[in-house]
Amino acid sequence: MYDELVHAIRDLRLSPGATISETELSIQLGVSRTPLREAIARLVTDGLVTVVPQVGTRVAPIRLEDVRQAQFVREHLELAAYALACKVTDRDTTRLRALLAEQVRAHAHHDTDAFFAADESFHEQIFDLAGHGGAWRAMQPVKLQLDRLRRSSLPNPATVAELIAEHTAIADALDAGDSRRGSAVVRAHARRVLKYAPVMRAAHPDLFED
Amino acid sequence: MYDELVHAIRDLRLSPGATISETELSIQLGVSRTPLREAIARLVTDGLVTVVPQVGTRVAPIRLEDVRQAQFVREHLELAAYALACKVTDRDTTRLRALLAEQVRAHAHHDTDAFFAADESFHEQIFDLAGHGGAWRAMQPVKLQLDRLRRSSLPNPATVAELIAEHTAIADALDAGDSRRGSAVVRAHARRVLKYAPVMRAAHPDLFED
DNA sequence: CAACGCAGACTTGCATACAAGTGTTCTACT
DNA sequence: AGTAGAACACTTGTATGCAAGTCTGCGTTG
Repeated sequence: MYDELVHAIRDLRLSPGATISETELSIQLGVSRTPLREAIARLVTDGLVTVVPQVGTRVAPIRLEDVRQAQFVREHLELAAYALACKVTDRDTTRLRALLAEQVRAHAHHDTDAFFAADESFHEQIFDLAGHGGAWRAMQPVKLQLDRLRRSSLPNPATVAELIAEHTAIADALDAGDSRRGSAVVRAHARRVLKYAPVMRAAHPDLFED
Repeated sequence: MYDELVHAIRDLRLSPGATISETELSIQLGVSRTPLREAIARLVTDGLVTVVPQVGTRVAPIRLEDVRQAQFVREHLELAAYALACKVTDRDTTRLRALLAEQVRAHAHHDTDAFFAADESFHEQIFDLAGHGGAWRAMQPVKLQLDRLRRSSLPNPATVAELIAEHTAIADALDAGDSRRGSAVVRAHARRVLKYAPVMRAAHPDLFED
């Protein structure tokens, strides 16, 4: 139920500013307000939803400052995990390669949902290879601030092609044990969102605030 | 209310394994179960509490694997923030120095609570100087996995003295703009918990699991 | 015609009652 | 005496009813 709402917000099916009526939504989902409120409370701590007492509940706008902070966390954890994965001697990158293939397939079929899922798993796999999958999972609430932007950039096929190219370079450098070259790609990869955010804001200023 | 419980768990006033009765606790706090459950739900997502339906709610044990993952996050974010703070040209470290003085004062008065608070603020201030206080705040839920260990090490005066010495070295290197030397101290500082965890486990095996 | 005021419908926050399930303890029977 | 079974007490999960407050829209009045 929480996941349901997170996906809806991440995919912008619930746009920033959209009102969420507890009573109405509880009827739609066929549950009572009590369990629904727990899910909403979690969304509030994630910063994806703002609730003003006695007024209403709304999907939180995208705040560039939050994006900046989340990007900082993501970039440095990803760099650290990647560096560690490069040091591991007995790497098994078959799953990483499989996820890359899945991305290519999804791209060919214009299946953005499948691509996004494979993209996520790809990065998680790097953390797993480093022995820090737990760090990836712990990072999720923070990363949500980035995911609305990342997800909304996927309808552009050229962007997806670039993402795949970068993923490929990352996997290749990892297989080669070339931590230096790979890290540069990982860094640039993680910083894409910083370049994309202003573009997105120019196109849809109503989704942003501050 | 959530903060109340977090502090109680962090300070081990609520030890791992201790049962938390929703009804009983709601009476003690003078509120209903409904708002209390929201706080507990948040503790569950933080991994500080485990709840088995129709059985009971307990304070989660300390799991070394979670400690390892949290330490990874903490170390690399702290290193990144410190490196950035060193690059900033117009550093104002007066607050950092004030927090160091407060730590010395608290140590002299054997006020562990005050020391812990000043310790926390010290590290937060480094993130603030780097312009990433938001990253520090976002890290808090993860860092909770470390705080029970960190807090329990403070009753040892020798440990506190070492912490102050390391903090001083960190502040000195920052003032000198010596990112290289400071980073080494920050790394060692962040890794203390990894050395302390086995010691703590040997002394109080009942607080741990796995 | 404009502006002020009041009423009503809506929101979330909280307390309470009920439902479902588990663990334990006591009793009865072998 | 030991074991099996049933009942009871206690747990969390959910639904519902009430309380408090805010915003909107209509009516009235200056």
